[in-house]
Amino acid sequence: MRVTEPRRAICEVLARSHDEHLDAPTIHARVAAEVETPVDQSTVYRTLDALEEIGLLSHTHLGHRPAVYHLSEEEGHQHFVCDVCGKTVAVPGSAIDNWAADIRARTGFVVDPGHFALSGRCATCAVQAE
Amino acid sequence: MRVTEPRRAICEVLARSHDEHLDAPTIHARVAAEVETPVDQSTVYRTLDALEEIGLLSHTHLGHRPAVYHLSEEEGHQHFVCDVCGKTVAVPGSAIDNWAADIRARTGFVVDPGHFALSGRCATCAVQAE
DNA sequence: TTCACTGCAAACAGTTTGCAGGCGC
DNA sequence: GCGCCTGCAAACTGTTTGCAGTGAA
Repeated sequence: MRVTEPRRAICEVLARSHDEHLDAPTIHARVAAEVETPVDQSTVYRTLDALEEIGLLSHTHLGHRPAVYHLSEEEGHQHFVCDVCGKTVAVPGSAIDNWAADIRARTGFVVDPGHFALSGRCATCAVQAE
Repeated sequence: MRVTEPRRAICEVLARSHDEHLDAPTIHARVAAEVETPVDQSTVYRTLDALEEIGLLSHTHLGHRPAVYHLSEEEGHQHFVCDVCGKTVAVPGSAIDNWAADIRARTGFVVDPGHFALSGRCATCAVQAE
């Protein structure tokens, strides 16, 4: 894998934003804000794909919003997105292990926690709805 | 709510496809195939929205695919989409009630089962991967 | 030198929207 | 006749792709 200027810039943004959840357009914007020579959006997508392929990154789909990327060093976790206010909550993967095992026993389906978020209402919005 | 020709046609398609999971483009295509006066896609979306607002329909997001609509008379269920072959599996909402209650107790988040699918691997593809 | 990587621009899919006209009520 | 509903067309967002040129190895 070649080390190029655009890739270095993208990795720098990712490294600096640690456990923030950044989507591709945001990464593109941040790179543009920090680097003198702008990076094309298609390069951002291709680079993210490449980094994901070598296992450095993984992405999650948060409801209707664009996919977000995070360093894969972090522990797997399941996301919940509030339909009302858009807030996202995460629970560690271990919190759904039992349930995932149950689903597997029942249907054979192996759940990949974290790749897709579930929706619902956060604590605050759930209370307001009642 | 006014009864118009496009709405009648769309409802007819929905009624005939019972528990099939149809997305908006498919509904549009089916209506076009059955009615002499074609219905615009924007009308399809607006009608689906309207039907959803009065509680007749609900929609589910199956991974990367377009949202699918189904009559809301059916019992709530959680969908799983296989990343590999695209197959979808459903479990009744009751199968995740315990888990949803646990999540609520832990985070306050009220999961809306069914609105978003979870991804992973179906029984067949999971076996082949091992 | 070579070819992975890049920018550019255009295409893509699904969905939404503004607008002017038409028809159910 | 009022105004909800419609078709048309264009815009929109996030993402992908074809192509020819460039720079890392």
